Parts: sequence; C-alpha cells; structure tokens
Amino acid sequence: MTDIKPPPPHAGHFHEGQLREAIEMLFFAYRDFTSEPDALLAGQGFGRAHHRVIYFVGRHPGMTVSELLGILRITKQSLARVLRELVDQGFVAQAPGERDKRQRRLSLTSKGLAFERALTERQLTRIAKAYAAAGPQAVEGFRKTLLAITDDPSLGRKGMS
Amino acid sequence: MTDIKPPPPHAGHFHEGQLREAIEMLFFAYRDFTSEPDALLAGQGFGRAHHRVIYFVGRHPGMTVSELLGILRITKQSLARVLRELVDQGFVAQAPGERDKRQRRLSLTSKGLAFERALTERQLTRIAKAYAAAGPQAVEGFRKTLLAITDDPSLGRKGMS
DNA sequence: GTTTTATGTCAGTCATGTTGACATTTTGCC
DNA sequence: GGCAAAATGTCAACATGACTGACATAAAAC
Repeated sequence: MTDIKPPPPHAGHFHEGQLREAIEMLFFAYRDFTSEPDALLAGQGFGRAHHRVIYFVGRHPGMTVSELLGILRITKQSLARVLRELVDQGFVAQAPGERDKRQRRLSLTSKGLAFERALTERQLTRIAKAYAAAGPQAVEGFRKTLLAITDDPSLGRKGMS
Repeated sequence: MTDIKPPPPHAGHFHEGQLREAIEMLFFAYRDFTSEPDALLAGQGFGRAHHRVIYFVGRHPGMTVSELLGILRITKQSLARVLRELVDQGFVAQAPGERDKRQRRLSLTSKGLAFERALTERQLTRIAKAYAAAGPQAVEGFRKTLLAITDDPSLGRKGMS
C-alpha cells in the first residue's frame, strides 16, 4: 500500500520510476562530483564556497562582485567572508573598475590560479573519463538534458553581461 | 596570460572548455533542481536534509538506519537530529526489526507519504519536462554519462543490502 | 545636488555538517 | 553462560555557509 503509486497525471510519457532514477542520479553524481576537491580545500582551511568563488573568478577574470553574486545566488554578506579570506591570503585580487570606480574587479593572482588548477583538475579528470566512457553521442544527450533541467540556461552565466 | 591555458595532458580527446561546461552545467542544474522544494520545506521548519531522509525512506520502506547512513554518507549524529524531528512530528515511523530487534526499521507515515509526494512532485515535474523536451535518445545519453560521473553507480544504492 | 548604485561591514541566527566520548540493547560466537 | 561486536542513541563542542536587518561610504547618474 505504500509503494505502489498511480502515475501522476502530469508526468508526461515517462514512468515515475524513470524520473525518480534521474532524481537519484543527480543526487549521487553531484555528491561524488563535489566530494573530491574537499581534501585540498580543507588543507588550506577553505570550504566549497571558496572553491566556487575561485572557480568563477578564474573563469571570468575582471568580473564584478555583483556579477559573482548573480552567479552564486547568495547574499553579499555570505560572499563577503569568503571573498575577504581569499583576498587576504592572496588568492584573489581586487582592482577598482576603470570607468566605474565603485566596482571591485575580481581576478585570480598567480597563487590563486595555481590553486584553481589543482582544485578543478580533479573534476576535469572525472568529467573527461565519464565523457570518454560514454561517447560523443551520449555526451550530446547529457548536455541537452542537463540544460533542459536548468531553470534558464542563458541567465546567470553569460546573459547578464 | 590568465585565460589561455594549454590542455592538460590527461584530458582525453575533449577540449577543456567542453569539460568546464560540464562542471558549470552540473552546478547550475543541481542548484535549480534543489531550489524548488525549499519553500515547502521551510513552511514546515525543515531543510534539505529532511527532504533527503523523507525521499529515501519513502523509496526504501523498512530500511535500517545503517542503510540510510550509507546512502546519505553523513554521520549518525547528523542524521539523528533530522530523523528525531521527523519521527517526533509524525512523518517517519520506527519499528524494531523482526529478526534483529536492535534495528529500527524506517518507513513513512501517511502524513510523511503525503509530504513526500508534495516535495518530490516538483522535481518529478522538472525532470519530466526536461526529458520530454530532450527526447528519449538524449535521455539515454544523459543517464549513461551521469552514471559514468558517479563514483560507483552500484554502491550506496542497492548494493549494500 | 540629491538619489541611486556598488560595495563593505557589524551583529545575530539557523541548518547542517563534523569529531569524540559514552550508553543501551541485542546478537553472535566460544 | 558469558563476553565481544553490532545497531543505535545521545551529549557536547565546534565549523561552515547560508540567512536577515541595519547601517556606512564612495562614486555615478539624473
């Protein structure tokens, strides 16, 4: 009585079991995917929040604090602590904007760049192995489906200029 | 000098840009995917940890605490707080094992079952839409690739019986 | 010249994870 | 029968990363 459920009327033409499999795959994949850089981060007294900042600043050198907040979707108070530690310890550099001097343009120092590579390398390797094992056609389906799961793939990444 | 990097020697036959796209897609998809049930959870004074417990107990009625700990990969102390709240508020039931009376077999009450459906429905709908939009072939690639990203797809789910 | 924007900061709180130590009940083995 | 191991619970202390609310400053924009 507790495990046989009628399919919900809005589930489209997929079985609920297939959809639940996706829920669980996302949970397990993300858990494993994020677990690797943690040892490296812990060695520096950092956490995942630091990784995210380092990653996106490395990806978008010269980005503003506002842009970073838009990507991470956290409050500026949450970001402030993490960012201050990274700046104080010489991983991230801040520079006033040229046109708009209120902005603090963010970039990685060479120390930050080296750390970013060490952190991201583990994840790149994991993805590379998975992509190679799955094959190009599966990767295309992976990309297409994952983007469809995301709220709006264009926002929060490059859309906010 | 900061954004042109040579491809790492171990990245296989995919460009680093493609691999970084995957890193970012996983981040954004998972963030959006987990964001929806939060309002519902907050209304009960719960968080994501409660959702995970409710989800997996609903998925595996009669599971033991050890099995749940193995899936979630958190400490028993972390689980204890969440589980106690769910039991106290009548979402989860505990029953001693028949053969092994040390065990507390976990299951959802009818109240818990109703809440599980309300919570999971949002995520099922999201996946169903994405699957429908992407098509069966893309879904197959999605599954294959996501499983390859996961450490060992057989462990931590059904393999520990 | 006033308002808005970009950013920083202080203070308090909450959710969720951790480690370490210890208690209880039951099982399983000699 | 008795003792070790297992399944679970619990207390205490702590770290991380999120939140809200309030206020401060400098620069840009109208």
